[in-house]
Amino acid sequence: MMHTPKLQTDVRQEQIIRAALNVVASHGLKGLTMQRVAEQVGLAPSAIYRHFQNKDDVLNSILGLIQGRLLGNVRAVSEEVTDPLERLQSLLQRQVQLLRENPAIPRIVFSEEVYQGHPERQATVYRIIRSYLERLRHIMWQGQQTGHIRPDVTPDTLALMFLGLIQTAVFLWHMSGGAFDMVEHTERAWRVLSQAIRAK
Amino acid sequence: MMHTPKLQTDVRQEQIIRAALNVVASHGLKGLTMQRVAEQVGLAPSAIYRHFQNKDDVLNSILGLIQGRLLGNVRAVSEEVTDPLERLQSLLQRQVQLLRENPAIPRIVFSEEVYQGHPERQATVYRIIRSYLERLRHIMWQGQQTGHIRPDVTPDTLALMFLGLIQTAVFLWHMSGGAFDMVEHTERAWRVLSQAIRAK
DNA sequence: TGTACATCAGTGAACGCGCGTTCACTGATGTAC
DNA sequence: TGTACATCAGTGAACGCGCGTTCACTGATGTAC
Repeated sequence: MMHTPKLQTDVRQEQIIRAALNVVASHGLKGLTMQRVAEQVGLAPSAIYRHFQNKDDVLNSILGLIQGRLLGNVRAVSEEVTDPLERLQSLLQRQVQLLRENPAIPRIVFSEEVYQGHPERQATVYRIIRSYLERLRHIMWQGQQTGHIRPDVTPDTLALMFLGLIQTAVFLWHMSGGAFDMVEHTERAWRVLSQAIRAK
Repeated sequence: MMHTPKLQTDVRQEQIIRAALNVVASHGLKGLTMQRVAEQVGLAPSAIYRHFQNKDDVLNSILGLIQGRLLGNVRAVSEEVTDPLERLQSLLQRQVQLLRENPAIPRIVFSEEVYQGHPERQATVYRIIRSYLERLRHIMWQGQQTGHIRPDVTPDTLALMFLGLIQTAVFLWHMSGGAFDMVEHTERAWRVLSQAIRAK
């Protein structure tokens, strides 16, 4: 039988990655199987191997997509506003929205399980995180240069505290099965944090 | 063959849980297999079923142990010091040390994978987290009553921000393969946060 | 424009592996008299 | 204190399941002349 029409590899690759993200969103990383991905795309599992070498290859492509989206938000915010504190607030809102629309992202990035026995993958994710933190640090540093942010705390610490807001919000949101209000929490927490880091 | 001497169930149960924590620490949650646990205890895999119903049963017992340790630290700190901000600082130090000595704990609690298809387990972990946050809120609230902590922020937000410090530290520590300095980061971040929440 | 052929994206069946779990068994430990 | 018996914690072999992956195949699409 040949149910499914043929499509070119680049089209299928994107379909497959998106499908994989959906599967992770609904079944978790443990539930990410070639069977489920194929089902969602409407292919036989073996067809996936026409477009990816193996499951690892799929996962690596997912990581690429995630990196693009995370850093895309940073870029967008930098073009949108110039005031450092406003940038951070806008970024916080965007990231929360991004993670809410793509629950698969935190599950993968924070999973601690993506890379058991895959040091290269751990390195890849770590690199993504570090480059994200680097952008945050840069915003903090700029804010210190322009006198918007207090200069007596290292940009490192500020960047990490910012990340902490997002991480906790996402974690509780997930644990509560969606009941926890990420937006409200991050708004309140940001009020406290921004006040704390604003130059007096 | 009967290599291993017989021991009573209560002894074995504790050995098995500790072994399971070790396995998670070294191989991650995905690498937690009955085979590996049995090996570490020095038993045949089938022997574990003399002391636990199944793997789920083992995991639930682990969660009990974790809960005990997390809340134990809160209790210890409450007996140790009375000043709310000192309590929080001491608790932060203790939790960081606890998680550093038991890397299995964050891997399990923050894994998001322990409970795929196990709603009861998700509920259990969520309950642990909530009771932990409840204690934090209580400390915050007390601090507000006694005038140590600024009263214009809800204890909820403060508790969650505190959790964020720990979470980010543990996450980066794990991602970096132990290179990230949790103690230094939490000290610096605590300086910022405690200053922000201290009553003026 | 038609024909011959290569390439390419699809299929289902089959595989091997790792894992959780069961089961009939054995010999040590505990208990009743 | 000794004996008979029940219980209990251990064993290895075997199972079934789910999963990733391979492979020979097929018919559609693209290309050369």
